[in-house]
Amino acid sequence: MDTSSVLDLNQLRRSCASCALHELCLPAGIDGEDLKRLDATIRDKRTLDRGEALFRQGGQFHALYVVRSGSLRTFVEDASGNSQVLGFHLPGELVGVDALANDHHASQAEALERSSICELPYEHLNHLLAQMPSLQRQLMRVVSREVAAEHQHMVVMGRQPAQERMAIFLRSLSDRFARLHRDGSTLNLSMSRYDIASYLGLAVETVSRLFTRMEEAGILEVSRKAVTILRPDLLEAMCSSPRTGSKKGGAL
Amino acid sequence: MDTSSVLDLNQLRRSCASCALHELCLPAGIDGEDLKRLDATIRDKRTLDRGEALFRQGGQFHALYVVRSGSLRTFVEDASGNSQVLGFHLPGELVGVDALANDHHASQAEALERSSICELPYEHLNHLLAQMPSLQRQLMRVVSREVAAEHQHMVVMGRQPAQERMAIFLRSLSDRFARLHRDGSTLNLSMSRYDIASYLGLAVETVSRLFTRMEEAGILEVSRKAVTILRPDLLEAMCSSPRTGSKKGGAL
DNA sequence: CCGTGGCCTTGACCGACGTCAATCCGGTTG
DNA sequence: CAACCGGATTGACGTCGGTCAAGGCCACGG
Repeated sequence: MDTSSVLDLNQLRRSCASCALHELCLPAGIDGEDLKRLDATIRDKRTLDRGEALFRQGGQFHALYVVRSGSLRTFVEDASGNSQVLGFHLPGELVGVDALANDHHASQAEALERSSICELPYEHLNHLLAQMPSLQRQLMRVVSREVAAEHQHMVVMGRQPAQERMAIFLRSLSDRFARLHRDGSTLNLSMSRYDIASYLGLAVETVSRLFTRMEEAGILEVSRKAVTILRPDLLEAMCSSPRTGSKKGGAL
Repeated sequence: MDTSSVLDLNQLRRSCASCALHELCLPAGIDGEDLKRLDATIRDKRTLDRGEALFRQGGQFHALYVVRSGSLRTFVEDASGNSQVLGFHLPGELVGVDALANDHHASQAEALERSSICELPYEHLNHLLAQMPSLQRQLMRVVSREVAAEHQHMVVMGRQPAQERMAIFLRSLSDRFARLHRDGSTLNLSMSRYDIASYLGLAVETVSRLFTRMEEAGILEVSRKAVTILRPDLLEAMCSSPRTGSKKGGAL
């Protein structure tokens, strides 16, 4: 596959060193010779079209993936075909970790738009991890970050009313856009309202209503998938329920 | 046991090799010399009393922990002092992973009963990981299992009605008890109803009502913290909402 | 022995949000 | 262009489960 000289479209990428995501991605903090070796194990996955699956639930595990451009959604389907969206993944983010446990993907990943993906074959990666403690450390850090983010999401699902969920969701998206050096106030929601609803544990109708209500309140401008945050301050305020304070001195 | 003769209460443990949890725990699949080296890095944490904290949110990270006996709860507290329970941890289970991301604990862990804990100082562990690929693999597997479990919990929080949540919670506890070679049908709930409610995203009152309802239905026998599963089949059936079927052929 | 305090249970009420259903909008196809 | 279709919006209505409030139970300490 690789040894030969005819690299058709692989030309486009190659080398984490020159990648804009370098510092946000798995290779953060890895330099020089080590980076070259990491680079060498990364294989391009063909670009995914909107709706195309990166891996399927129950499928054999053989690699971890990092989003290079575009975006993914991960979700699980229960026995009755109901699906729950677990998360949305922007460039630089790692997916596929839940498959390491038993060599089979426990969830499913799908492109929300045309996306390109870096593939890290696990066997190769393992060799590298054994030889590069720094990479090992960094991988654990990335996974840990993911776990912490999921914990945050549990707080949202467990305790927050609908409006706060939406606000927190939008803030989180905005923050992640900003970290990618994009404009954090003009969001392009690549996912459907259904996806958002599922992710937040709400009904689509509720999501829709909240968008309009937040637009009426002058916080957002919503046009289909393009959302502009007009009043970040109000959005921020909306993230914590006003009525949920400590017993005494809540208002101080 | 071996080296010296004056080991006060360390006598009680030492050596993963002789630990009943061996195969369920981090050292699963690690043998011989490697196991000895892992063993050497594990430091006993003093036993925790009920309510005592293992680590606090925001605290400096320096070790991962494995429950040896007893049980823990992990939770996060938001700005207003509200707390969300993230999980309950039985013997053999790893806690503290969410702190690797930025060297500070993002959550808090507390003993639900008198518990003993194995402490894995992260610096030591890191050295070992660099030298033992098998341990590195196993650690990733354990963490991956944790991630997958959290995904399952998101399905519960996102889509399931109260009764299903309770049933799934009890089934999961039962399964985990059974894996520890305990009787999976006589549960000892070391956590309070408040903890259960928080974990499941319900009100305490709802949890209470569900216990009585399930007792009336002959599924459980509930006496304070002692819960006996009388009809595992009915409990199992209760785990998936009856009205949630695929569009065609649901009943077949 | 009784009182005190946490946890748990039970009941009555009500509101946020899910469900159902109609409509709209934008993009795609013939 | 019209027809169509999936996604999104909007409104009307019902309900699950949260909230509030009043006890009950058990363990503890005086």
